[in-house]
Amino acid sequence: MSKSPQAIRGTQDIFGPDAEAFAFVVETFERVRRLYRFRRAEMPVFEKTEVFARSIGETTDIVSKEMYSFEDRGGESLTLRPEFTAGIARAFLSNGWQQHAPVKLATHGPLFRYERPQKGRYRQFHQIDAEIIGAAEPQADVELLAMADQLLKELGIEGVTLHLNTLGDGESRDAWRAALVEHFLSVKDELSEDSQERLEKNPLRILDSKDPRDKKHVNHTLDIDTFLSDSARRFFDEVTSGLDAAGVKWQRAPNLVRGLDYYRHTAFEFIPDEGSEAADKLGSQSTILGGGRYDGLMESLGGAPTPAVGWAAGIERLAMLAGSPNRRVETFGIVPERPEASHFAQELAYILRSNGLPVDMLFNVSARKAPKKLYDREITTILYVNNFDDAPQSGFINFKRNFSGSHSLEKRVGMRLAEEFRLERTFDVSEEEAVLNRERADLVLRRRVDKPTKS
RNA sequence: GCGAUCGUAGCUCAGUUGGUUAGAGCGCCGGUUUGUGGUACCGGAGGUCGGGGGUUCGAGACCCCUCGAUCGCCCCA
Repeated sequence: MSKSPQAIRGTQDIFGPDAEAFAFVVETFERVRRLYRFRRAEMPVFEKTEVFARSIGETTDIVSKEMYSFEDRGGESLTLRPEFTAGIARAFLSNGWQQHAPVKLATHGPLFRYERPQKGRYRQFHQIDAEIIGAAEPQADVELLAMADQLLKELGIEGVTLHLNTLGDGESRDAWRAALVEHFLSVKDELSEDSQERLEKNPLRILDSKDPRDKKHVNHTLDIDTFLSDSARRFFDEVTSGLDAAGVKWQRAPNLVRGLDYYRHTAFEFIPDEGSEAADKLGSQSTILGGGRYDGLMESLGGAPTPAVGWAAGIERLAMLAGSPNRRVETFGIVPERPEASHFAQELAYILRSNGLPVDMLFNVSARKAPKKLYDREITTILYVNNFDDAPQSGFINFKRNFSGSHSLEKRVGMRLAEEFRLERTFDVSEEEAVLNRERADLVLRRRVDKPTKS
């Protein structure tokens, strides 16, 4: 144990139910993304460091301390992607995706952040991501949020609410920030140490501080509403009324902010309701899906001004909350009872599988132990397969179904098997043989000739 | 980066105020039995107690360091 290598800190190996839940999230995302006609995009897992440095801004701790950056052999500084947005923006610019604008893009995959691991937070983690690039209209925000909302519903995630705010346009935002700084400076000594520092670095963040000393000084006179320009207000009204029309429930969250400068207008997070089961499962890492409008980003990457809005969500966190897929599919486990029956077993498996039925084939497992193995693998029906030395073309099958709990053995003939699962290719039962061998096996099947032709 | 709790078999854990050859359940392997099967019974393998150092006649238990996990804070693109 001590000698064998360990997985590196903050990474995880996913298997079993967790892996199924993970796959369920991705599959559901893929399905919903098609419903909303978002197009798939794939970007490299690493980029030049400047892609992230320029988009996020050199100043923050993020760039200096929380990215996996390294030099390649050519001496170029590269970084494992810590987020999707910057890479997508870079791809948009370098591939001339303007020609498709406005373009709706969706992607998912691993991301890397050098952070202290905690619940639902890893150094290699995975997100799903959706962006609409080249659309300045509030309807784009609505479209994007409607998709997110439907996704969460289809994942069976309950007790989660869309928290919504606006950061205004550039002008509104600057005025708001100035007013906040002025207000908090006047009570600086009463703020928490962290917030006194935030006053310099990131004053907006004081609004969502958890420290009671800070909360005392946050009130509604500081909401951005009083600083919004007419056009920014109109934009936000369009978003909220659009959400209402689209059936997306939301609530206003005046203290919801974004630290980075490129964010404009809409900012949002889906957060578990207080006291809900979901909140319990997530602990302090509570946001399950978040995003906003980032009209300023393309310019910081040296592109033409391009409006865009997007969101991302952690797959691990979604998987923790998602309901079980609950798809009970008839699943077969085939057990050849002796080596001579293996070809018959292979063919049986082939026929079932080509009819779309899931089949697990067990070899190297004693027939006696098989049920236990199969139970672990969530098999619903076991097919014990055997054949006779004097009639290698024939085989017989014992059919045991829903074996959990009961000890009963259901016996059916091959035609029933075929009917029940509507197989295109069937097993034909020879009456004589069936009778002849009834003592030994309950059904005897002779393989029919209409085997699929192999090309 | 800061704080707290934890780390004993593949898994879940027990291990009394430091005291002989470190235990259980499940799992795994083998055997017997139930004629068709998940059962039961018998047997077996598997641990330098996360790693390193120290205190002690003696350490899985105590101290220090380190690695990792978990939960908060910071950060959150």
